[in-house]
Amino acid sequence: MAKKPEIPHVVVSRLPIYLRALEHARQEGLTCISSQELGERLSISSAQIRKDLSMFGEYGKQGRGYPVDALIHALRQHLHVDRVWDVVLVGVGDLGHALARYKGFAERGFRIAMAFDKDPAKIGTTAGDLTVEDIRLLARRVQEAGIKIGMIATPAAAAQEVANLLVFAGVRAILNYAPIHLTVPNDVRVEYLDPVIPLQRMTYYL
Amino acid sequence: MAKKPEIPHVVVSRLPIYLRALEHARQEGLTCISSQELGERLSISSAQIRKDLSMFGEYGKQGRGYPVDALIHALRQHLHVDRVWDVVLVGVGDLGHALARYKGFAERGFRIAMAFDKDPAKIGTTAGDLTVEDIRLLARRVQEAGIKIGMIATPAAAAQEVANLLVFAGVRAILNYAPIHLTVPNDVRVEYLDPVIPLQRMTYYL
DNA sequence: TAGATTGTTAATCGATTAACAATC
DNA sequence: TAGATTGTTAATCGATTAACAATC
Repeated sequence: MAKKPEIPHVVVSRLPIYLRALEHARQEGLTCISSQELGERLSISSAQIRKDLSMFGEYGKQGRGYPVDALIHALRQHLHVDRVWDVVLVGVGDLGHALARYKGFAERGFRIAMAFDKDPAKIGTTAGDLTVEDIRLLARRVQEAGIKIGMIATPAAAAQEVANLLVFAGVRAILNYAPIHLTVPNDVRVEYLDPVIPLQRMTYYL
Repeated sequence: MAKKPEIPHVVVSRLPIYLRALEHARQEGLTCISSQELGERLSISSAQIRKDLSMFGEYGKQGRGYPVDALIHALRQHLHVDRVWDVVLVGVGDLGHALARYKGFAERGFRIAMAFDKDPAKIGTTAGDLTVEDIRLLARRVQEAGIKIGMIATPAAAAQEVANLLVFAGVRAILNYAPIHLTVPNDVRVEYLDPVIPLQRMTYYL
């Protein structure tokens, strides 16, 4: 039952890219798209796209391509974004504020439901349409709300401690903006968004 | 001569991760670190680390590990972050402001040198310690300054047009926060930081 | 029907790992 | 010296690509 454990992560990691491109294609009015057209838009080979998608079912029609609406629907289901996930934000500096106000989450399956900071000067202030709460209340509040996703926007020095707290509170997926590798239990996922890493990946070639 | 073209990108992409971890290790006072210790901190196998590093030279000492300082120095050279790169920022909304004020760039090799927006209400205002400039001046200003790195923090609808402008102005590396795939010439690098993509990669497993 | 495109197989390609002689 | 760890080789593992019968 669980989660088709046979799908390689490298394939899973491409699905959100496909989904995003399909949503753009739909906005343009496309109702059907071939693996070749999709591949050209994403700089991915059409064979790869067909192989990836075929792992989840037979969504395509020979001679026509993939029905955009149905494929969007299916990918959302497989990715579990056919619902809205509540997210807890920790760290409400400049970046935390920007995240709290970012409109792009809601339309794509995520809602920042709570924001915490440890700085007394920030607690009680507003971030987006949230009130910043005391981090000492995090565990109880997150547990009670059953929140499974956390975003860390603190300085690096605080990030591991925050991660431990989130895991203790029941969070199972962490988006980490702090520039540090996190150590978490095996059943917890972490994704990293330190902007300097991709910059340094590119300067190698400059 | 050029840029050892034989190093696979997957190896290059891990170097900034190694560099970051080594800088943390140095802060802790370590002067030497084994591939095993480094691997444990990063959840990477020690064999992989040794293989990756050996592509650039013989930095390790048998029986002791890698001298932290020397390896940091070498990695910075290989990644070309043994200097400070000027960066141009386009789009000064909430995210653009947060980026303009982020302290983490300067210490790791990057300086946002200019910020542009197309909104007349924003032009002339302040972002970090920069004055926001009219995007119509971008090409000339960036060309004259010889800036090679751009950051796009505009809405998705504007991002491709901005990318074209940056490429025209001589930019060869783009960090794209907008939720859209960019099409650029072969000799231009793009890295993506749409936060929804990693979130959706994780919800698959929830 | 004719043309186009899928899903899938087999072949290729590339990355990771295990193991160990060399050596600090 | 003895113990530890590197750099490297060969083996394993996994991902991508090419090609095509099936079929819309």
